[in-house]
Amino acid sequence: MSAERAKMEDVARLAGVSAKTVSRVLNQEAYVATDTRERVLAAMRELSYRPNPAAQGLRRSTSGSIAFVCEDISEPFAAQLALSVERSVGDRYVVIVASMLGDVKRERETLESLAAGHVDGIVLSPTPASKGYLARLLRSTPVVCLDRPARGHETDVVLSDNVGGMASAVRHLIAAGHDRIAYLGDAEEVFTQKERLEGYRSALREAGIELDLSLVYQHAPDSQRIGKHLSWFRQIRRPPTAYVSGNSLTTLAMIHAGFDAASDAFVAFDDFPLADVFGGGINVVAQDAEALGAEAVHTLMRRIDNDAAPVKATRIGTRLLIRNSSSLR
Amino acid sequence: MSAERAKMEDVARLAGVSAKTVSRVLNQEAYVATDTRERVLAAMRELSYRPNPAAQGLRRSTSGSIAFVCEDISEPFAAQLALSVERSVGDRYVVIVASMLGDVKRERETLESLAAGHVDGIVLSPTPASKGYLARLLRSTPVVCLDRPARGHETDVVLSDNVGGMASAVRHLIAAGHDRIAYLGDAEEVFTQKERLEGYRSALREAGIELDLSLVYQHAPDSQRIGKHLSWFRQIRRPPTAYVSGNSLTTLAMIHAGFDAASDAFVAFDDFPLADVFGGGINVVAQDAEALGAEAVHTLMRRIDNDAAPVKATRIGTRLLIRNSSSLR
DNA sequence: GTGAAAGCGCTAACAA
DNA sequence: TTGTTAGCGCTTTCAC
Repeated sequence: MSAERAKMEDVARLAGVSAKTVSRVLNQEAYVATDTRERVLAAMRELSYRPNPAAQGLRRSTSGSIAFVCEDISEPFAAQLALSVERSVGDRYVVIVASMLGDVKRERETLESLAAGHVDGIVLSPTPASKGYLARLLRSTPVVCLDRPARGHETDVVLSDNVGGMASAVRHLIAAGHDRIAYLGDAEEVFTQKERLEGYRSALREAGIELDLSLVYQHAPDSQRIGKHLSWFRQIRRPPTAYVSGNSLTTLAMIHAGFDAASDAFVAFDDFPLADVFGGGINVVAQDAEALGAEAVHTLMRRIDNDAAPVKATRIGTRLLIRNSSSLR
Repeated sequence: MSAERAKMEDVARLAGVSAKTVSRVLNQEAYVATDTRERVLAAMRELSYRPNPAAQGLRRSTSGSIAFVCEDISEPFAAQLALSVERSVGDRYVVIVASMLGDVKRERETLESLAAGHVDGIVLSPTPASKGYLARLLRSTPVVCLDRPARGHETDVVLSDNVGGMASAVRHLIAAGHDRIAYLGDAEEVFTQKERLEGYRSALREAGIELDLSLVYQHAPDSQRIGKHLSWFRQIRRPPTAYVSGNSLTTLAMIHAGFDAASDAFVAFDDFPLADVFGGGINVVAQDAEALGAEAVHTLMRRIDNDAAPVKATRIGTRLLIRNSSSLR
């Protein structure tokens, strides 16, 4: 295995030049005579030469790879972000994917090992746990946070317009005549949920509808619990006539709890497979994973190039996709 | 950025030993006095020393990373495999993820660059396009194929028991009294589809039901086309009373085409989110992504350790999850 | 325009 | 049990 690869010296010998000249051609440096370049290129092809990344990395002290670090790559949205990051880097970098899976120790260990030399930069969807050790990490490696910021740390961030997205959902329901709109979200301390709840509040406010906290439910998704709450909603004095959810896990929990997307006015935050047909079509606020990933990569490149650039926060717009559920009352 | 990292020599100096001794401790070699080891370990901690992977890689000519290469990491099943691969390698390797996205040139380029030194081995879900250049790749890098083999190449493979899985689905429908069972699958040339169709045929055969080719539909998923075919099914002389699908893309296309999983007896190959509630619950043949990924990693490690080991093929069992749809007729 | 020499941080081979 | 020497394959001086 691992057949004898040609090295730079082999190419040099075949082309009748020195190793340095081969290096120049490889790195597209100026000051190489055209015919010399041609000969070198030919020799490279002839030997199917490939530079050794470890040697380049050692010498240049860059790795040619970046990491995409998320909670769990098997979550659809994380996977979409990963794909977008991958496409966006093109062939400039290799992308290392790491899932933290809620294991703080593993998370820290992984990130530190990555930062120690495996990667030139990190696109990170931080977990609450990231907080502790991030400070040190940030000093040694460019990091851009994606989808949510790392609390207490000044990093470049690329986020969805959570407030605006949720506000547009609520506005849509209000326009359809609803004024009792329930908000079901993930745990209160989750960054995106704070913003989305804020979007909910602001849309109500701007329509002159008073916020009724009894219509706000915020807990880590659990279909049993959410089911109970849904039943409770139905028997309060003035039950909600419409619902919004704060993220796809909450939406799934609602559906599993028997929430009837066909006969309730509903807008879910986050699109998901089958949302377009389920219950006749579920309205969603769709995040633009493609744009999020691309912008994250762009921001990371900028940070890698210029350590001292001012910290940048970017918001990516969402789209309200009206399918069906909110036309009903 | 990239703060002055401590190197081995710094650790050595602080511990009052030579670099080689530090190296010994780092690599857990024998023949290091216990107290020497302690001192070295202390020095490492003190300087928060991390070995430089590029230097290690250059010297050992291994990279400490493997690649997971698939068509599209944003496909749920691919993402699950990726996660499983990631977990299974633990901290022995870093996992590089590459999506080919149907771009043959990119695929080849990526794989060759990976093989050139970025990775010690590759877990590959080959596309039909892989065929051409794989031969060369295989000579330079350990490769194990996952989910489907690379046609015409002798590599280790880890596959689901497609035949058995589909057969169990069909047997279930037969036991429920059906003898007109339609098979809707992806394009005929797709490896998994061949095997699943074979499972369909063998279950019919063993029940003494004659194969009716007019009940077999095989095309790249397209909900329009599949919808037309579904309508056609309903008006033939003896319409099917039950349906099986060959993969999740086909299932989704069927659902998008308006297939009514609630009132038709149906078993889908591949589980998917909401399959448990959609149309009252869809029966599925679930693949074991966790086991597939773990076995692939295991097989790859074996291959990395022993280039000359005989080629191995492993089958991972599927599970038939009965939820509801097939109890109806 | 091109080349020679040095060295990136680590480990293999050999001494001691 | 520990240290010395060399060199992995490339790029960075700096000389020509």
